[in-house]
Amino acid sequence: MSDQTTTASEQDENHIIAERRAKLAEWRATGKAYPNDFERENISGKIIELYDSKTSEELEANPVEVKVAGRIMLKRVMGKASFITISDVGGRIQIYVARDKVGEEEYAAFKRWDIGDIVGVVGPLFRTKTNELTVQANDIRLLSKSLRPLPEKFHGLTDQEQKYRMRHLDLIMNEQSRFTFVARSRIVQSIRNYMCSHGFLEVETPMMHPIPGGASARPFMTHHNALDMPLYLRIAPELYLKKLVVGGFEKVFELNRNFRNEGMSPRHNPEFTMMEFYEAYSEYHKLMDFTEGVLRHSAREALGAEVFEYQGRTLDLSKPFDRLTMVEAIMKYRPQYTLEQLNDADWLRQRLTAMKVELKPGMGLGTLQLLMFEETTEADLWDPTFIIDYPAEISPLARSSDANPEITERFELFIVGREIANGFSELNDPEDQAERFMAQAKAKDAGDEEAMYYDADYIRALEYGLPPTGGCGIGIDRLVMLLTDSPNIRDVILFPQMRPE
RNA sequence: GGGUCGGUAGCUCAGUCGGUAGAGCAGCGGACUUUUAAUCCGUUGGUCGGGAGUUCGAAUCUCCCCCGACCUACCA
Repeated sequence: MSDQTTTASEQDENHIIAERRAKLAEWRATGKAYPNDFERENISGKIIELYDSKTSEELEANPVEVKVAGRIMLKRVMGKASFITISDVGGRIQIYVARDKVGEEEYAAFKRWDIGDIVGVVGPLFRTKTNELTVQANDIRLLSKSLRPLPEKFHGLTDQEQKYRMRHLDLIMNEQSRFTFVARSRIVQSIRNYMCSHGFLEVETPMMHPIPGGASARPFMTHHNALDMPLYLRIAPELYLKKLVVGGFEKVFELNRNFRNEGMSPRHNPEFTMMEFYEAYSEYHKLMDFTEGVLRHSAREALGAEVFEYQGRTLDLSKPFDRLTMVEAIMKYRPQYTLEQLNDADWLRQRLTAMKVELKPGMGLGTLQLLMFEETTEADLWDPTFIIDYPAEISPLARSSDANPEITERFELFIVGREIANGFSELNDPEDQAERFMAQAKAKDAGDEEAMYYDADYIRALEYGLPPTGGCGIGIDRLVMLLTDSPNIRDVILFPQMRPE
């Protein structure tokens, strides 16, 4: 009895697929399955662009024959004539298939094709009664069989998980998804162009590091068999890029993946894309100017505008971005706090403890201010805002301020409450850097898993002399989220990390 | 980790007070030569996320577990 149930359910689960496999078997029997000799010459969008202005009479007087191919998205059979809508890279176009034109045999075969199948069509353009530009099929061929049914034609694929797990299906069904990833490509292209046209050299540095460096994060670890040594997927390209500046590549950038073995969230994916750039004889104020330029340029290229909506709220990149210290930002957005309070380490400790923030002994004033900023203000920085002058103790690669060695010449850029970029005047004093690494190594020994390693190789490079340099990283995924109005980082990564099914 | 919501046919979803499973689309059979989510007639298809319990009887109630979305926290 249980055997019967199992068999029945297996059949049920696959009955649509089984039906299509049977059709595929019939197709194979003709000896013409999966041909690749159809020469597609036209794209739907281009056809519409060129001929949608032509009247029915004009198309009759000067016939335009096209060869299009694409996936059947809709099928309406009315006896001896049918309409299908096919989808290709340029959009959709309607095809009229009449038995009189394609022949009895071909038409009978066509009637058995399914939504999702890929076809090639040859024939002239005409206009239907309702004036829709349509291809009249003189010839129609099945090019590829779809064994799995597409989601329901009206509602499409709405399940978020399925959209992420089966991006191919999401792209077939959702115009919005196609748009987002085309926009992503344009944004990346525009940034690359902007950098190159400003004299930056694009480089590729290792993704496998013997010592993970350049950021404070937990790395993914792997192992090289031949060398029998551990390797880490990079958490940032920073140290390698600065070695290139030592080497005389004074303006470099790298646009590629980083990997961080940390929590996932709507704003965090374990692998994510950064554009990091370094410029000799620059410093953090110039970097902020340049970063603003990069963002405005990519917005213009992707959207044609510097002012747009994000999640129903206006975002304006056209005005100069605010530049505030953490204390200034807190006082601007949380006027109940005074300068005296925010400069009083004991008061901050008390406040933060009351807010249930975990404090470690030895935290300096700057770090306490940072925590206060994160706790009270960061999420409200909707308009683009550079927060400047980060505490040295959490910025081990940044140059200290001449006026106050406790702080560094560093900024983070926040937009819609999210960190989008992070940059600073680089620490190019090898002895200072060695001391900072020592402090990090000590923190790591004390159990801070995100503290940096002591990187002797990097110190040696600095000892050859790094010119005064500014460097910055821009989170490309988060930028794409802004420019495509996407609420979740997974919406802008083609194949986001998912728990296995 | 915490909270909220959810998991029912291939897809999108209903399912009342606990009474033994429904629609649309897709599929299959039929009608139809200008449709637009085509239409019309007929029809196949279910481990109701999993397990245990309560009950004469559970998609429905209880408990445990799994999976997901969103929020929140953590991860600068």
